[in-house]
Amino acid sequence: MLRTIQQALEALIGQELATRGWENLARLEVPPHRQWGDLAWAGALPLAKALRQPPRLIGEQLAQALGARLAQEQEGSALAFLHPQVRVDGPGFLNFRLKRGAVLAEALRADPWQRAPRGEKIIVEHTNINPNKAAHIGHLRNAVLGDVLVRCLRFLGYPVEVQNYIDDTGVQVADVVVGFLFLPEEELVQATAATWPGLASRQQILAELVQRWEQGGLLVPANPEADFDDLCWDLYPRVTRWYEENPQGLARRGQVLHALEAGPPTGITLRQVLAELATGHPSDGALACLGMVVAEANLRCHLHTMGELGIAYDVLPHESDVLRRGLWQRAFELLRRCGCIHQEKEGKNAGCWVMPLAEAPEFAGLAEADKILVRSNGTVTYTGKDIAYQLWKLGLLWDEDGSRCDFGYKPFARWEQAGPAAPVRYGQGPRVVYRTTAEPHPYTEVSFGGGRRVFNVIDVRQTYPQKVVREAVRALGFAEAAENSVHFSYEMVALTPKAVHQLEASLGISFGLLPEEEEKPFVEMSGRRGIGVKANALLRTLREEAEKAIRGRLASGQKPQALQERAHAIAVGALRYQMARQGRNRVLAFDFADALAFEGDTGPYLQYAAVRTRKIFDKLHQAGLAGSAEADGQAVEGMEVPDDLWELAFGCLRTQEVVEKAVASLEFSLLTGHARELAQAFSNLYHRYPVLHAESDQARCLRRAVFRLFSRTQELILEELLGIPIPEEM
RNA sequence: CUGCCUGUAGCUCAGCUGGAUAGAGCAAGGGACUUCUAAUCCCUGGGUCAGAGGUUCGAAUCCUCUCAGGCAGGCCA
Repeated sequence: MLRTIQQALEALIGQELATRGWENLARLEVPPHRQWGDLAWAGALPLAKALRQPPRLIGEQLAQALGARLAQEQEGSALAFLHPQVRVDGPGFLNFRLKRGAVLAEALRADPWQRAPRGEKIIVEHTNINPNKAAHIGHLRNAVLGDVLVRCLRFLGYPVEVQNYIDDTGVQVADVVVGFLFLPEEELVQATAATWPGLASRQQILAELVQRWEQGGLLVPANPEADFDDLCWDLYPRVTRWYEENPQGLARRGQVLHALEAGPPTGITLRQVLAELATGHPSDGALACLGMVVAEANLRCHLHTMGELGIAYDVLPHESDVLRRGLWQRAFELLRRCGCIHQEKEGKNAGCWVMPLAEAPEFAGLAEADKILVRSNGTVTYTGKDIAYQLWKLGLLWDEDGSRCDFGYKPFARWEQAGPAAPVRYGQGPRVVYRTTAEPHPYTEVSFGGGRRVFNVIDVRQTYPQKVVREAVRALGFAEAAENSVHFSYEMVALTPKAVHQLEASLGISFGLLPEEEEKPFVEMSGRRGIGVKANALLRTLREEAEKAIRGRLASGQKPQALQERAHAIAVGALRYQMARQGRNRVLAFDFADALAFEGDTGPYLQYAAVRTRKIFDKLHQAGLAGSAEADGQAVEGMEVPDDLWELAFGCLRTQEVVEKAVASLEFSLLTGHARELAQAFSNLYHRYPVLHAESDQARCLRRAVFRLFSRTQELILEELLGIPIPEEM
């Protein structure tokens, strides 16, 4: 509603400017201090020079005219919410005031947000974790930013499709396969000891793997303590170290990689594979099958981890299917026919298919102006496959016969979510996450891809390949689609050296930081070195700390109610807020003390304010004083609303504007900052203005009205937009 | 070498398309629980917005240069 009023006033100012023949500078802003007013126009200042008049004089002429127009407004029009008195302040600002009681009444009568559907489908791709080890806090930043974007876009009315791309044929998965099959047995046994203790040989470990897979034990939810990703986390660094000491091992990687690209043969069972693996000379089919198991098991662990944070997906496009469904082949044809790529005949790139970039202005000054899409051995680079995937996302891949070039699909898992910020539970429920398949589309009821706009949530280090993808779309003649391909880039999560040492102490190992790394403010996480804070481990620690805090607040002898749920909500709140509150272009130097803080500028602070608001209404209800939104609105209509209460109410009404700005700039620190300001304003009022024990019915009614609006707003921002659950109690 | 990002209080960070007196939290000191939960609130101190020019009625915000730090420029992703 605030937006409607603002637009109406801008139109009115525009008319007044036009009748005078003055430049149309009708944009309104919000004054920094509420006592000055609610909406402000600064246009008199730039006009002053052109008109050769003092800005205050210009302001006063307009103020008088506008005041007269506003005084004539009929009840019910947007402009009728504005006071006819228009003030000129400072050097020439025009300050407008809202009729506070009337605005508050209107906000309570109806949902103050405009939730009308708008726009065409938007695709958001996020998470994209290599399915070869556990998720770490860097992946959390990606997933939380992507998820908050999705939530904000949906609030604004856009249809959104969430994709989590799975690189199931890459080097990283291959390395874990190598770890299981070719790493010296002693190393493998050591790597698995922490997660699956008591296994003494490769044969036993592989047998355990197969048994767990067949029982669904590698999967969520049969085993809620899904731990296969933890095992891989320990195994993967040992493989990279083994390569360093045994370069001939890299041949194994190549072999597995080749097998992964070819894919597993149909009809092969893991039992048969196990028998073959035992021989020590597995076929490519067996390698591919094991790779598939590794990727899927890790993926299920990742879905579970993100599900704990309330993050879900619509579809899981697999890189293998980009090749096997012919998406890449189609994209390659398009690129070749357009002359966007060519095969090098000589030089260091001889035999490769390359895309020249020297012509594109974005790539000015590059030493290497060509990007290789097909290697000399005929395999496709990640960027090549990403181009095909991007074209599909934009709905630009068509077969010769004019039909869409598309993946096949099948259901991957069912899921449910009890509330907007509740954990996502897999295994049953009404919702389905699909995965792509190599077979043609057997599920005609689902349709994915073909978005009008596409957001790729990927860290800043991948800016260059993202630009290449975008340039390929442009070079194919899809200039508008290229404009609508947005790289949502964010800086990495790193660890302070102190945090690394704390990890070392808790794990009883040494990462061997170099002296120059010790001097740096932060150290990059590295899956290859095993340096990183695992998402699950952090969440567990947060839950434990939250439990301690809850227990510490209880009177002696009192038993905590729903301890697990409350601790989980607080842990998720702390984690999601920390990820969302920081500007995306800033390295997040992870520190345990910061991450575990529950006071001050944290998620739990916001949750606490929300819990207190709910408690007020609980108590009012018990006392028979709860009233209703409608009745409060009516009563408040003609009341004077003091500055402090109005500040909170007005702030609540600005939420939609804040969400739009956050989405436009992809800066969710704007939204977290807004939420914190509201919570601070509320907390202050909470101490000064009792509701249940108010001095008069009138005072109670006014406070109740403002707090009701705050409560609704806070639930929207926390649960629906930021995905932060509000616990029953704290 | 080239390009991008970052530099704001002792520390960690906000500051929206230029707008009125640059804000939080932590840390330090003081105060408020027989009251709708003290994970809270109030008060105090703390700033060369990296530096220098420029544009503008007005600059932390835009432009140029300098300094410092980070990332990228793979037949890895």
